[in-house]
Order: sequence, then structure tokens, then C-alpha cells
Amino acid sequence: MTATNGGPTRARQDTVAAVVRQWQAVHPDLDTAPMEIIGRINRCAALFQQAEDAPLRRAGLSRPEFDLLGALRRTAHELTPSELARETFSSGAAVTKRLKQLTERGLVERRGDARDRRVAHVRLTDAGRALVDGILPEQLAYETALLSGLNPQGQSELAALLGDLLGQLEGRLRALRA
Amino acid sequence: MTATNGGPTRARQDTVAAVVRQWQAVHPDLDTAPMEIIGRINRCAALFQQAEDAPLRRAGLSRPEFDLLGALRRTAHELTPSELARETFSSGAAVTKRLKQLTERGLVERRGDARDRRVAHVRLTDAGRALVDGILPEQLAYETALLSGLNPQGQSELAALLGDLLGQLEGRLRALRA
DNA sequence: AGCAAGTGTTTTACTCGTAAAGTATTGCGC
DNA sequence: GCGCAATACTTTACGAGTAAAACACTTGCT
Repeated sequence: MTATNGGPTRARQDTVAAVVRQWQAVHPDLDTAPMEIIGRINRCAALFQQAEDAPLRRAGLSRPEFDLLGALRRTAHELTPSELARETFSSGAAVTKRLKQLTERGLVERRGDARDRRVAHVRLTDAGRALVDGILPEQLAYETALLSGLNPQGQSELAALLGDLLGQLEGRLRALRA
Repeated sequence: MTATNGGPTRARQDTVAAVVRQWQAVHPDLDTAPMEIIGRINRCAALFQQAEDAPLRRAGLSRPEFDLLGALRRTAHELTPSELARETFSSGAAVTKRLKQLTERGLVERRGDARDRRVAHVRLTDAGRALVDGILPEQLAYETALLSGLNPQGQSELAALLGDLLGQLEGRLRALRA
């Protein structure tokens, strides 16, 4: 009974399936199909949040903090607070607070804009860059391990489907805002 | 160019793909595959949280509150606070606070256990049950609409893959605790 | 019976995010 | 060049979640 590939991988039941069964019993007429996607995505995200933060926590970083540092690292140039807010999908106020802490810890530096004194430019310090580069491989290895229960083909199918869904959602939200 | 079925649905780019490309440019040696799943799940969950709450918000409920009411409704009998915490994957303290508010709003009732006076039993009031039954179809219709960008086959594949993944994750976490 | 350990729930102190108001600065229209 | 809307960021007030301590009660051991 190889569960790693090929065979009809009848996996262990997940909690969402049980919840859906309960709803079906109480409201047999309801179309509970969306729960099987949205409920599971939410639950997976919650579990990732708990599990995934383990390597980050060792470095004393929360995920939002790491996201901020990561945005600076991956764009490879300075960003303003509002750009950071956009990149990390968080509010400006949250970015302000996180920057304050990260600055105190010596992981980022700020510099005022010469032309427009309203704007600040934020960049990683050497320590900040080293921290990100040190954590990221560890973090990715950890995530790889979390996903390893799914066979490679399942993983790429899942990634593709999620990319599809996310593309649609983001397009729709952009449309709503416009 | 039918995007609804069959054809090579080359969907609109999602933001996670762009982020992964940036990382690849900076660290070409890194295996960024897990981001394409975990990053997307997290981002989808965040978008759902914003979007999905719209129908609930009209009823003045947050999602955690609705989850609590839903747990009472779908199990169709009374639950203790600790059972509610387990069902809704939240801490006991959070349940205590939510129960306080929901009780004040007349949506749930509490009753002490005769045998063991530490435990409380919580049940929906008629108003609470009516609220859940009124909102749920609306909520499901809304969720169906959110997912409608994905064709039916994609949806069931996605649900199955997520069920697989979630089953593995939950199994693993249970193992860690044990 | 009486006390220690265990269990169910609540309280407390704290962190973190947000919305809304506040501050500082720019640049447009006249 | 002067006022005023717009922009960039910060501050404030607050709501919600958590971990750890506190509380209330039960149960098992002697």
C-alpha cells in the first residue's frame, strides 16, 4: 500500500470533511461544496501559521516581520513605508510599528528623501540582510517538509490550481476597487 | 478561447508568482517551490477573510463568532466551552469572551451542569438558531460566487488535494502532540 | 473525612492589528 | 506667492487574541 505515488491515495480524513458531514446531516439541502475549499484553505493557513513560524521564532521574528524584511531583500532596493505596506498586504500603521521595532533591533535603516521630505526610504542593514539570508533556506526546508506528505505531482497540481484561484480572486478584488 | 473548461487556461498572474520570481532573481539556487503552495494558501485565506466576511458583517458577526454559532448548530446539541474551543480551533479564553458577547446579544444561552458544577453547557437560543439558518445559505452562495472563477473540475480537484494536504498536516500535528 | 492533584472555566496582563484622526509636506490653481 | 486639496507617514484609541495565573470544583488516595 504505497501512499507516496500512483495508487488511489485514500488519505486520512481531515476535520473539514467531518464538519461538512455534520452540516449535511442538519441541512441536507444545502450546497456545502465551497466549504471543502474555503474551509480547508483557512484551516491549512491556520496550521501553517502555527507550524511554520517555528523556524522564524528561533530568530525572534514574527511572520509579518519576516515578510517585511523579505520584501526588502527580494526587491533588492530601498522601499518606502507605503511600498512596504503594499508588498506585505498590511496597513500603513502596522508597517510603521514594525519598522520601529526592526529599526531598534538594527535590522533596517531609514533615510529621508531629499526631494520630498514626507517620504522615507527603508533598507536592510548588513545584519538584517544576513538574518534574512540565514533564515530563508531553513524556512524553505521546513516548508518543504510540511508539504512532503503530498506527492510531487500533487504538489504542482495544487500550486497551479491555487495560482489560478488566487489570480481570479486578485483580479476580482482589483475590479471591485476600481 | 474558452477559459471555463478544457482549454489551456492560462490565467491572470497572481502576486505570489511575482514574489517567487523576485526571490529566484536574488537567490537563483533556492528551491522556492513551497512558497507557491504555502504563500498562495496564506494569501487566499487573507483575501477570503476580507471578502467572505461581507455577508456576515451585515449580520454583525465576525467569522470566529459565526464559527462558534455554527458549531452549535451543526452538532445539534449543547456543547461545553472546552468542546467549543476544540471545534473552533481557538483558545478557551477566546471562547469565554465570545460567549460573553453572544450571550449578551441573546444568541446563546448557558446552563450549569448538575453533576459537575465546573462545566457549563451552551446552546443556541431560538434567535441564534434563526440567525445561523438565515445567514448560512447566503454565506454559501457568496462563497460559491468567490470560487466561480475556477471550473467545476478544477474545484473538485482542488478540494481533494487540499483535503489530502490537510489530512496529512493534521495527522502530523496530532503526532507531534502525542 | 481530608488533602493533593487534576480539570473546566475565567481573569489578567500584554501584544498586535486596525480605523480614524493628526502632523508634516508637497504641488496645483489662481 | 498663497491657500487648499492631496499625499506620506505617525499617533491614538480601541478591539480581539493569547499565555499564564487564578479560581472553582471534583476526584482519588490514604
